[in-house]
Amino acid sequence: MSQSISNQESETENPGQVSIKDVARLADVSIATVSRCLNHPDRVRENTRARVQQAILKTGYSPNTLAQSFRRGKTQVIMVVLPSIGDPFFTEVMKGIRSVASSRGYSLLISETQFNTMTDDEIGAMVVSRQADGIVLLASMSPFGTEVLSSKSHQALPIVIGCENITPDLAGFPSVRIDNVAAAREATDYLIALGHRKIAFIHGQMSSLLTRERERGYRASMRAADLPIEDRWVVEGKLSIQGAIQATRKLLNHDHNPTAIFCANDEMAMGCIHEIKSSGLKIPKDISIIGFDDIRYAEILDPPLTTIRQPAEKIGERVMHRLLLEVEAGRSRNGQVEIVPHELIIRESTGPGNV
Amino acid sequence: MSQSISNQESETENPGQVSIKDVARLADVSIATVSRCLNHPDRVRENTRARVQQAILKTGYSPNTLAQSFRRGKTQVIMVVLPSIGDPFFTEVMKGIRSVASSRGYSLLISETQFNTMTDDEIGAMVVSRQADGIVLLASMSPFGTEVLSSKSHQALPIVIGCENITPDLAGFPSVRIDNVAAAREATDYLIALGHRKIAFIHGQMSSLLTRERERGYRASMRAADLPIEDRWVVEGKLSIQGAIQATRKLLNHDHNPTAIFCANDEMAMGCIHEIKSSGLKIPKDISIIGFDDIRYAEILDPPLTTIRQPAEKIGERVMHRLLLEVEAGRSRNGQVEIVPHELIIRESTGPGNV
DNA sequence: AGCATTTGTGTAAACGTTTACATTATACAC
DNA sequence: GTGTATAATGTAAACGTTTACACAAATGCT
Repeated sequence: MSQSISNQESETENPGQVSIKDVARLADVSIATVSRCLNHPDRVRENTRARVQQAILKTGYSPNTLAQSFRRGKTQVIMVVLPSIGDPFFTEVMKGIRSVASSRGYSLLISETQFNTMTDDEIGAMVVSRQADGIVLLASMSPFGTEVLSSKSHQALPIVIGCENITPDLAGFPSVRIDNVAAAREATDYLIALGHRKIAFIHGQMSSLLTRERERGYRASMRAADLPIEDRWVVEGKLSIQGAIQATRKLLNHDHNPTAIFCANDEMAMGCIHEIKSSGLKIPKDISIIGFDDIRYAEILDPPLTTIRQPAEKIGERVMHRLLLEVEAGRSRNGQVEIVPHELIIRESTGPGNV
Repeated sequence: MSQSISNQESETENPGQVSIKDVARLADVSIATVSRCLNHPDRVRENTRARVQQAILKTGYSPNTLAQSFRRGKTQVIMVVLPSIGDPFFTEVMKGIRSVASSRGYSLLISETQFNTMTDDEIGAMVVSRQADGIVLLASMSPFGTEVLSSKSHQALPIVIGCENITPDLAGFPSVRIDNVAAAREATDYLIALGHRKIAFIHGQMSSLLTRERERGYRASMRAADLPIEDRWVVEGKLSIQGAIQATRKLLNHDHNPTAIFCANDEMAMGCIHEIKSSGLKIPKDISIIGFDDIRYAEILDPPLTTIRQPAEKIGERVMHRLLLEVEAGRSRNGQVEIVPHELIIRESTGPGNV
């Protein structure tokens, strides 16, 4: 009992991290056995396991994740690249991503592109240096970014794309999204069915393929109904409330105004509604507004917003699910595009066109 | 020139990651020199450095971050714990955090508590396993969580607390926030100055010390003005739009209604405004609303929301700044509380009380 | 009892870095 | 030239794991 003199390991004394060695010494086994207790408990005898358990408790040992990651070559971290966590839509997608991730023991490293391509470098670094086991890409990327992603020179990290339409250079990557063209078309069709003929389209940054797809849907719908599109009806603003306000202002400052506006997402619709109301027009009496995404604010806007609902959380879940399939099962990348259903939610921001 | 036969390392052949060894071989130097080229370029001769540079390019080498983290015992990752990234206020704080973090080469690992304490485990695991170099805590925690955080048994990770008031058990940790009591008091004072006497307070989860502080400010203001507070005027709802709607409904369902409502944050104010308007009352004519945070939607609400502005982004910057001070300079934790200024933003959701 | 399995444990190498220390090359003085 | 200080490089150990392999012990068979 009266053990050694100076060098007792006893309790919480030493500041240096307690390692597997300390446990091994205390339990009087080899470090291999301790490791096995943790990773393959079935391969070690009941008896020993208990002793090791004791030692672990007594020493307060917990594995050094850094060493584990290093050794195993896996980090249990998934990187998520998105335009902005501020957007309520992405928040919702993140919810799905997070729930799957954390149920499977993964942490999330989040990188915002802030609608520009500045983080390409960051992403490149990530891919190359494998700080993450996989990447969820919710943003469109610059050509450079996509190049480094798909580069074969580094053993490729698994990537799954969510929400965004994939650019030609990213073809081959699995993805999960709605059919943006069809959805936008449905939205526009609805406005037309209400009797509107002069329909504008407000969208954000052109860099995003996604909004371009929505524009395509809009144009397709108009063409199908034989309705003309004036150039000034399609207006680009910064993808923010302020951007939408300015875009709307441009739209209203003329005679021959549109009687309906299709906003490429709900956040822009919020700015749009605000600007229209402060210009004295009534919604939907004078002008109808339709949005896209169905964020949580959509239904409490005044008036409540008619919009296209994306199953945001479900998209997040599916994306993560498929990513983990590649990460864990090493499943070879099957570039299948998974289309999830959208839904037109009719509220009160749209009304009959006064024809 | 016609070099060796079979075992040439030449280009992109092998799938296994190219390591410092490959570079060393190609440049005909030791691995130590390669490492030095990367970390202390000044300590290696111009000439050699160039040769190594070449080799790095040729091999496409990039350091294995996992190995580096392991060896250096640092991850260049900061963990951020917050209630919900969905809240526009935290989004703004994150902006500040992120800008400082990325300018200093840190990535962010985000953990949401979702207003409950479920992630305590996660945090504990993090602390213990040092997957991050430091923690930014923007959420209140359960007693268990705080215990593991401040536990001395593991060498403590640097922690800085933002926004939240600190619980007694977290005393001693540095923090950055506004003075919630004073701010809430200022908001209430303003309503009183407008002539309101029946003022309600809607808040979220009681678990958060922060909202309790705001309630204190509210009560202090009322007391100072000798105004009674009816029990049913202080109502708790889930910290969400729906929660606020229900809370408001409770508030309105009686005679003897309050003429003003102070909402503990803007998100709840949004629900509150919505419910009041759909009940047919006019804002601010029949009832005044004041919020807290000044999120980006506040000014485009209908009516634009009077609220207390927190310098969210700045808080984020300061928090991160101070955290990195501890992380990098190993500065001992100085538990100083840094109070940043708030500001009453008067818009149109508040008007004279009809006394 | 002997042999063949099966089960449990230990030994030691490996992962890719960084770095203290030893060694060698270079510069500068005389 | 020799000697000394300085600069550049190499050698090898270390970080904390996991795991292939070797070995020992226990079990099951005849």
